[in-house]
Amino acid sequence: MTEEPARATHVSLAAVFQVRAGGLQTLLWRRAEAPYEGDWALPGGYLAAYETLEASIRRHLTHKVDVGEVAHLEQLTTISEPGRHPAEWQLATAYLGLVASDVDPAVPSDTGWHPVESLPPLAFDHREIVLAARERLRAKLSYTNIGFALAPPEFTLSELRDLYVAALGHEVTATNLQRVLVRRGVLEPTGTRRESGPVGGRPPALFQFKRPELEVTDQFAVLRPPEASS
Amino acid sequence: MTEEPARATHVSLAAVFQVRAGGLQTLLWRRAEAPYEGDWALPGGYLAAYETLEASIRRHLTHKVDVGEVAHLEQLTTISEPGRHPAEWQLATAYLGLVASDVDPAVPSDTGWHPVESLPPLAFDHREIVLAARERLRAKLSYTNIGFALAPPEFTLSELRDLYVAALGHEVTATNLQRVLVRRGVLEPTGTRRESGPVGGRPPALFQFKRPELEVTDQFAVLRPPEASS
DNA sequence: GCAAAAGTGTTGTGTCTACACCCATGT
DNA sequence: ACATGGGTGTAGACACAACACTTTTGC
Repeated sequence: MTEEPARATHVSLAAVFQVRAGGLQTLLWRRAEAPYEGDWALPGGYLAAYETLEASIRRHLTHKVDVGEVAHLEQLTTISEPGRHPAEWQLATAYLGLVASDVDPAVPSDTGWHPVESLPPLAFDHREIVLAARERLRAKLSYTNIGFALAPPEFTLSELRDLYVAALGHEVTATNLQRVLVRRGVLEPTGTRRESGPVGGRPPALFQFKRPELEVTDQFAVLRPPEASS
Repeated sequence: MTEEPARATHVSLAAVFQVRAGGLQTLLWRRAEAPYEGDWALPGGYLAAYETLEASIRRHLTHKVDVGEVAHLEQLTTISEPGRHPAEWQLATAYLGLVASDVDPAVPSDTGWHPVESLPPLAFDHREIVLAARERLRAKLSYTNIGFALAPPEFTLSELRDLYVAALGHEVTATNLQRVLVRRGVLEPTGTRRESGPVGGRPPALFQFKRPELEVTDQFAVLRPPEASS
């Protein structure tokens, strides 16, 4: 086996989500060149020599948003269908990125946020990637503390509920959300309250996530190991 | 941007698991060349031009086991640390493969099964891959029907329990395993029974998995959508 | 009859949803 | 007072683990 192995080009891509205007939105930029000229596409680009995939996607995201704003980044999958790029043999590794709802990063003029519910036509297989990323987010909201990456440092339970509603796409009650997340030790009250709004109402307590790193909080759905009886 | 993008080599690798001799084992082959000459390594190899990653790993596995024996194959992750191969810039996409316990595929002389509990020193980052693959399997045993890929077409509940015990690494009772899997509609009785063994005992009923494709069976651990009340 | 293996009945526990009710504020 | 939004109390549903008990076989 002394022959040279084949070498594809490799790009990193990210579906970066933020809850804006009550809905889950993703960052897209408008392609200026063929193929798919004029279509919207996910941020990303070629992997540089001896660069890590995660470093690559962070570098490319820098051109679209301040990377410091990305509160969570995780690899989704690598796609290799040879027909996915019409002109070259290219692999793509897709990431899921999350931006907290309290920041509004400056983005270039060719770049903007789009609701995942009503995506424009996307270049390549980017639509599938966005939808797969949303599924990953929805699943992880159920069994991890990943909500920390969507939320500001402090928030009321109503605000957190609105983030969950936007991401999950169905109703969530603040009452039960609180109980689940506090019971699991994911959320804790800061001890302070916010002032009432102009129309009155009881001043809400402020909460924060205990740990701003991804943690699995509901590990064994079933088939748990037996109780340590002695 | 008319300059040529960098091109790494790319390999596909698989941690192929089978329950053998009461334990979870993985398929390894002994490297004949540097680097890591003489160490054990995961099956896999270079991606060919215009080849899909999944096609690539299936092709490479053909040299080690009959691919028809691999009941389930799923992508785990793509690793890109530039130092992972001492001599070249190489990316690797790792897969998890499962082989049912009733087959004993012929393997070449440089290849063999090794208990995951006591792995020999492995080449590259292959040890981490094997352990990550086992974690994926353990998690999916809890919330999907992935057991179908470890089990023969028909089996008794004791036999299935032994497979779960080997994969999960902790005790499982046949009683509760049956109730969980039947309640979820994953398992069904075939209606036939096996004969008693030489030492007696009630003849066990035979069961089968309803669907031999991966299915999520415990989708919403929590934060379920509200009941459709009308 | 007795040991062995399989299978069922039953109880208790923990986690969740749903919903009624109470609390604190502005006007 | 009363509207508004926040928060608590509580009951019921459900899925699960644990374990006692029964069934069916070989010897």
